[in-house]
Parts: sequence; structure tokens; C-alpha cells
Amino acid sequence: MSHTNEGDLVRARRRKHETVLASGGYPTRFERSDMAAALHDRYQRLEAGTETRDVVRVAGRLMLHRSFGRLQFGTIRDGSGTIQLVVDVSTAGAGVTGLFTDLDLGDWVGATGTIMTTKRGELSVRVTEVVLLQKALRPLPEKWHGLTDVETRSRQRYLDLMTNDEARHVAETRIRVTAELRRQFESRGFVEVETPVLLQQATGATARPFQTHHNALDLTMYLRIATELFLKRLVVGGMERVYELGRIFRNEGIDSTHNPEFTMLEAYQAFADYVDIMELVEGVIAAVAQAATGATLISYRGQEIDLAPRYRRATVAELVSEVVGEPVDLDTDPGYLLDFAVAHDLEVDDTWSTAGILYEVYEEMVEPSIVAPTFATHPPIEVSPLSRRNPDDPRLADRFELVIAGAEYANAFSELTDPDDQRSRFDDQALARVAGDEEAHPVDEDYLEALEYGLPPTGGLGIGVDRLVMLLADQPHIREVILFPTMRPVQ
RNA sequence: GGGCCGCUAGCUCAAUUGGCCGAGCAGGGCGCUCUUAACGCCAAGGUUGUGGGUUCGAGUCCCACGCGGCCCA
Repeated sequence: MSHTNEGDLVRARRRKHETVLASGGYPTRFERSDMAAALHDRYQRLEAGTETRDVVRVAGRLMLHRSFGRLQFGTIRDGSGTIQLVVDVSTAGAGVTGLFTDLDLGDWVGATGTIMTTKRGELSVRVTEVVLLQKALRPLPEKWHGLTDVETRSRQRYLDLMTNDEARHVAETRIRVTAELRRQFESRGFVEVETPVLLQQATGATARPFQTHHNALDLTMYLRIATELFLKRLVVGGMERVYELGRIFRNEGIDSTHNPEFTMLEAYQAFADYVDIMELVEGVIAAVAQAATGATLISYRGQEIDLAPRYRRATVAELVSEVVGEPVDLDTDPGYLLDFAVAHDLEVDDTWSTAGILYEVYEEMVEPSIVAPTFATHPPIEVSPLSRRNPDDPRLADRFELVIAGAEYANAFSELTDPDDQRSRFDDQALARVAGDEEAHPVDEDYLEALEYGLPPTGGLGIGVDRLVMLLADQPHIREVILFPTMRPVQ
């Protein structure tokens, strides 16, 4: 970023700043009587051209400033909205007029005055006293277009927030989403817990972890890639309904749906299976949509999506059959499925199993085409190392993914409770690891020991919170829903 | 990792085939008694992302690098 000549723009502001410092400095607090939005609310019926004797004290950042002959107008924004300040030079004292005239856009100001409406009906505070709470030494971004450069908006989010309504709207949506998620789980009897971020082994998902070092223990440590195995340890310990809404770290690239640190909600419910979790998810997603947007019918990237229950339920094999055009399942000849996959440019070869090709077709062709909320159930057990097997077909997992608008928003399953089966699944992953798959799941001996004490039948769930916010705030990029996304350093 | 595109005043954007880099906002000065992105007039503000190269002359063409965006893997 170039600061060429910024000094020229800053000079006048700094001079005023130093004048304040020389004369005793800025006030340490301001006793505000009302927020802007509350005033608009209270005085919405006030007719144009009304003067009241109601004295209020408001404070905020000066966003607009204009003079019209002997009248001066300013618009300040506080945490709730904006309110106009009016100074009548012919009646206000010289002190007020001088101070008001000297204000620059971006300054924090506090004002005392009476409520009035202008001839055009704009609710305003007729200022009798004004105080500069803090000078903005740097100029604000352009007042009409705001800040548009994606990079600067992400690096200096405070500028984005102070100039762009959309930035504030998205931030507020995210706040409503996380608050409502907590409310929903609390109301269903879940308790929020905190499990370690710093680990000696990163488990619970297939992903590469970040590595760090603990000096006192002289120990290599990893940042968590999931909360799964710790939450299930708690269920073993008798905490029957637990959830964690927390930051997850995965050492992978950055694109429109991936940030190296992101937020995931995981929940575990004892004595429940994946079908119970489906009902839970529908209810939670609908409630969150309602809380965040005011409706369960939302618009995402030009598509209308109804998030009200109940969502479509179909197996992965059924969904794949729809794109293939005839029924396929795990008993289908792998050569037939391979031909279909190759014909559609999928990167598969004849070493792949039927299950592998089936799931590849699902991920590459089915998932992107789904718009309405759909529970895609029963993927192959090979791609589900932590799920319980389906009792009727042990090659399938009692698991589902919630797909909306071509992307996955939740992943859930009946948890694998058999410690011996879990050990053999870990062993399969270990083989893949030896074969070079750095993302394959490592063996977690401590977790296996916990399972040997008995995990009750349990339904587990993970929801990608950032992506859910993207959906509800209709944002195409994950950086828009994370206040401070990971950025390359400026050089 | 590959391809394409972008980087010009504090901010938002212009700049013909390579020919003096322009405007709006913000900032400075003046005017205006109800403005709403107020308006009008005046003046000021630039090492065109960085470093090389080609050329009489580069914002523009070539090479490298940095940051960002989009698409692909």
C-alpha cells in the first residue's frame, strides 16, 4: 500500500488532533442517552418541521458532513444506525459552530441537543453541545462507493465494516447463526464443551494438520483437524449430549470454500442413530435460517431454496442411479460403472472398487447437481472410517451427508462403537498412510482404549458453520463470512 | 501447481495505434438559511505494484518478481 502524499491529507487532521492533546486530551467516556435506531423508532411519527424540547445525547462516527449557508449537517453512525446532527450557526454558540466546522469524516463525536425534524422530515438532533471523542487521522474510504477492493476489504475489515452495509449485514448474519445454533442445541438438552486444540496427534478426520512445537515439553504438537474423537470420549464418560462450536485447522489450500482455520459444530447424542440426527439437523437448519434471515425460504446465488423440513432422503446408490439412468449399487459390475465414469471424464481406473467409483460419481456428478436440501445416505464404508456399518449391508455406512445447492453442509452417522472394528478401520487407514496418503487417518490408541470401556449407541453430527453462513448470507466466497480470513503476508 | 485477468491520487474510476495520466469523492480556500452522496466557483494533490528490458518516447509492448481475482488440477 502506498502512503505517498497521505501525509498531505493527514496533516490538517493531525494538527487538530494535537490541539486537542495540548488542551487536555480527549474525554475518557461519553454518557449516551439513546442509540440512533431507538430514536428513529421512538420518533417515527414526528411530522416534518417539528421542534421538540426532548434533550438527547448521541455518539458515533461522523460519516457525512455538509454545510448549507448558516446551517451545517452531519450524519453520525453508531452501532445501531445513523442519525443526523444539525447546527444552526445563527443560534448555536461560537464554540459549537467552531468545533462542528472543524470535524472531519471519520471522527468519533458525541453530541447533545434537542430532537427535531427538518422540512423534509429527516429526524435530527439540533446540537447544543458537541465533543470530539477521537480524531480520525486518516481519511475514510470513498463515501458513496465505499471500499471495493477485495484484498483491502479482507485485510482491513474495520474499513469494510465502517463503509459497507453488506459487510455489517454478513457479520450480523454470522452472529445470529452461531447464537441460534447454540440456542437450538441447548434447547435439545446438549451441553457445550471445550476439547483440546493442541494435540500430540491430529485425528477425527482425513486432513493434513498444522504442526507446532511446545518448548517446555520439547514436543511436536498439532492443531486439531476435528473435535470428533474427544467428544465421543465424553460420551464414553457419560456426558450423553455434547456439542462443541469451535475452530478447526486444516493445512490445505485457500479457495472460495476453504480457509485454513474455520468453524465447525460437532454434536453427539447417546442412544440416537443417524436417522434421529437427520431429524435434528432439519430442525436446527430451519430454525437457524429463520433466526438469521427471517424465513426458511432463502435465495442463494439466484436459486430459491426451501430449508423447511422435511428434506429429501435418498441413498448414494439411488442418487447415482438417477444420473446413470438405470439402477446401480455395490453389486453392479465394476467394469460397467468404470465405463460410465470414464465416459464422463472422471479420473478413475480399473484398480478402483465398485464402491470407490460409485462414490466418485456421487461426489463429482450427483452432489453438484443437487439444489434442494437432500440427505444422501449410506455411502460405502471405505470412505467412512468412523461410522457404524449398516446392519443389513455391512458394506454401507449408517451415515448421511446433507447437500444443498451443490455443496455439503453437514455430515453425520451412527457412531462406530465396536472397538475391534474401529481398530481394523484404523489399520486400513494406516496402510493407506504407508502407501503415501498423507491425509489418511492415524491410529488413535487412546481413543481405542476409551471405546473398550463402551461407547453407547450414539449419533454424531458435524456442520460446517462458515458454509452455512455463506448459504444464509448468500455469499459466494468463504472470506466474506470470516472477519479476518487467512491472507498471504504483504511484502 | 497450470491458464487467464487486474494493480493509475487517500478512496472510486478514465486514459485512442506507444505521444503532455484525467475526473468524481475526500482534504484546502470562497459562496450559499433545511441539506440528504447537498450544490457552485478556485487552487492543490501522481516515481502508473516492484525491478529490469525494447523505444526518440512506455500506464500502454517484452521479461522477472510481489499481491489479488477468476477458472482448472
